[in-house]
Amino acid sequence: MLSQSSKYAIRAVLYISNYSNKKKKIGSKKIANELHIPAPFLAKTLQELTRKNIISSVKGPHGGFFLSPENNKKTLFDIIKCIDGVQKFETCFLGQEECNDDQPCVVHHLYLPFKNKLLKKLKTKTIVEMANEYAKNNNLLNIINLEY
Amino acid sequence: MLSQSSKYAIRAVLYISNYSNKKKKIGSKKIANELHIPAPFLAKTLQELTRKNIISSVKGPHGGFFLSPENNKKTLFDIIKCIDGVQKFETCFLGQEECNDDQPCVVHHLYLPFKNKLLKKLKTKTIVEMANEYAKNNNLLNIINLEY
DNA sequence: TTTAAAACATGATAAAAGTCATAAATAAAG
DNA sequence: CTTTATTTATGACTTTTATCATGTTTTAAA
Repeated sequence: MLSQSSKYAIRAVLYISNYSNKKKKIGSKKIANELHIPAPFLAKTLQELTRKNIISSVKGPHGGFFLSPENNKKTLFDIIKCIDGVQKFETCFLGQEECNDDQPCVVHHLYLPFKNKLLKKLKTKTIVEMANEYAKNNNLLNIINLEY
Repeated sequence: MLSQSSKYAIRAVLYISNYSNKKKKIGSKKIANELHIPAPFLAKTLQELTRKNIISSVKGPHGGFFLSPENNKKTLFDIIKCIDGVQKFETCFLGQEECNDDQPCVVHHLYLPFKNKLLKKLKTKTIVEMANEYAKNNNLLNIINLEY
């Protein structure tokens, strides 16, 4: 479904949201270690996100990645769109050219509701909301991202 | 989610189930044309399925692929298992190492029910049942596969 | 001026997807 | 029978894409 890059990116961004802010940035190597992601690969991915203003970075000593208030308002869908593009959500689960309510594939009626719910969540929940949900679910003490 | 090979295979097998039987076999090129699948690639995939007794084939003039009664009792999950393996159904949607009800990723509660329903259908419905469902949904005149 | 960190460019590796050539089998025609 | 045409079977090969690695450059703070 999602590419490795997208998965890495999503997990990394949620991590950044929970563990850093403008005063306390976090390096890509640290993130890679914590999340068991190949460091160079993650670095590259985070650069793409930075270029598209989905996350923020500062170079130099004590530099690193963090999320600005605008960044925190982005969604996981923005991340996926940036890295994988959007097409994979538009295709049939079994690869049929036509697959809709009139000409459904055999799993269409299972897949469509899931996809819709998924897309709704990915598109409407902000990164900070998602990060909070993750922190709550996993009993993390997420830092307050609102201090700048 | 599924590889191209698996998608091709599933669609091809359902096609074979609907359009051929032991007396009226169907060639891989024909299937490839009808389903807009690269012919050599599909041929290769169908051979894998033949080797694992998921479909049947006869060489020579008027040869081709068909489904024996035993073949028709297989499931789409058997096809996927044969081609992609089974691991992709066991991993977190976002690639987290641990993802369960206690430590869920942010889409776990959306993904799990879908996956369970999907697996149930893929594992319990036979190929012939799936083919009939497809034919019914798409208003096809599927041939009766029970004449041998 | 030193140093730590991102940014950038490029290359390596691996896996997936697709192609091609040839062999083997078999039914039907002569 | 023998030949021929048709069709699957097999393996080598190419292309593309995804993933991972390395080295160099730039930037900013101490």
